[in-house]
Amino acid sequence: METRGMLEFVDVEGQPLNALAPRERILKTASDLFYRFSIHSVGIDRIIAESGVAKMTFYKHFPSKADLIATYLRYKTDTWFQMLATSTERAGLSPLERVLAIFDALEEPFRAPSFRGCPFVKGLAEFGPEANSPDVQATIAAYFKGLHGFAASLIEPLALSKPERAVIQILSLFQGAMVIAQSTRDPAIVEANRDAARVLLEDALITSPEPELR
Amino acid sequence: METRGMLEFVDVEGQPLNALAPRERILKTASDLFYRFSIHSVGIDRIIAESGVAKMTFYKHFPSKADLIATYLRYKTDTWFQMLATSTERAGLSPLERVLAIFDALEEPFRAPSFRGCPFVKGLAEFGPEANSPDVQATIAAYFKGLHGFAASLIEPLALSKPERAVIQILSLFQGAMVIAQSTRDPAIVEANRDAARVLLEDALITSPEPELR
DNA sequence: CCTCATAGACAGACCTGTATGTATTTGCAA
DNA sequence: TTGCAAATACATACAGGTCTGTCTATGAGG
Repeated sequence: METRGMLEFVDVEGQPLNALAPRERILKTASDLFYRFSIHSVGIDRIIAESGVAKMTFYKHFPSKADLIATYLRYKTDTWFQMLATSTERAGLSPLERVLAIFDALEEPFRAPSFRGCPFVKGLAEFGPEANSPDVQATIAAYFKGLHGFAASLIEPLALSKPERAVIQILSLFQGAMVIAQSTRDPAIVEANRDAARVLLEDALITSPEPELR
Repeated sequence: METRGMLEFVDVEGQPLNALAPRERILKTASDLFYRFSIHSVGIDRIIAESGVAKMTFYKHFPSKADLIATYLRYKTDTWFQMLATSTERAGLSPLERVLAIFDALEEPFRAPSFRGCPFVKGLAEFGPEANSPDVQATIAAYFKGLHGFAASLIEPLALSKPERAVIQILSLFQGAMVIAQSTRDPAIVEANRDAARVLLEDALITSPEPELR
């Protein structure tokens, strides 16, 4: 039999997994399994089996499971911020619309049957302050810090009198939408929270120095 | 030596744990460990050791770990809803203030150094749709359903034209506050989101049939 | 030949749940 | 109050499984 052992392996979206290099195959498989089942409940052996890779190959690319977890979270961070950038950097958006565009980015993930909530909230649930995985914890913290900075950079042009306050309110609506979508499976939360954000920002603009930026 | 073996066991708040019945000792210990370290990463042996109980005693009170987890989550549900009831049922609150009072309930938990986020969001992170623990999953779902119903009952007297929309917005601010507080450790999110909720509700009241209820 | 990946056994630690036997507490009766 | 039996809890060993990570040996391709 000349067929290679991995020929039948396929990832969730039906993409051929065997075409990818071993490292990408491992990462994609792990990403899917970690996100679906939680990190602690997915063992190395399962990742190896489903990615069609030998154990030694795995440990050559990822020295430890913690290493793979951190890489998985960095991978999620990258794709997530790319989605946010795509939504907010569309041409012709006013500063206010640019803030509201972060909610548009949620529309597609929420409609996907594979949506299971925010990977970083889930990560924090499994690797909180008392965990003993500095790499993983640092990666999670970096995401939240990055998201805060991103929101702040979108809100800064509005020249609100209390920008930090608006930042955490918008971030609450953003992260809250994920929790609600995860527990209700209803994407209606996107539109509701985008409108809520608009009401909040317009209210804040009234009492701010330069309302013409609206 | 006539001292009992469990005399030195003490729980996190410094309360004597040995005064409690074994079942309560197990539940309190498990509750603390599950919440601090996540559920999957805390084994039965550790709960048994830290609660100063024999293994057979444990399995007499809780037939399985899943049973203990579900009990833990029901325990958290009860205390959580009691806190919400205490805040919202204070005398002299208008219907609008009653809704905003759910944010007051967050103040104390957020200031506690032991705060680690929403136990049910964390639970959902470890026991999502693909998990194989019906009791645990049902308990988590019951919390979210109960919270939704609770918020709806608070908002219903406001007679908004789109009450359901307000409910999920307020719940987003509520759950979002937990995520933000967990990642930033800054209780300022409580006041910010209570004010956000006020702005949203007042805006919704303007376009509703009976604004005098404000 | 040489590099890379595969295949699979293995060690040591940890997991849940069971079994066995001993000690302590409790309830009740005298 | 004292005595005793039943219920409860303790301590510990163990089985069977899973976990991470290492090791050895084999095969395919440039």
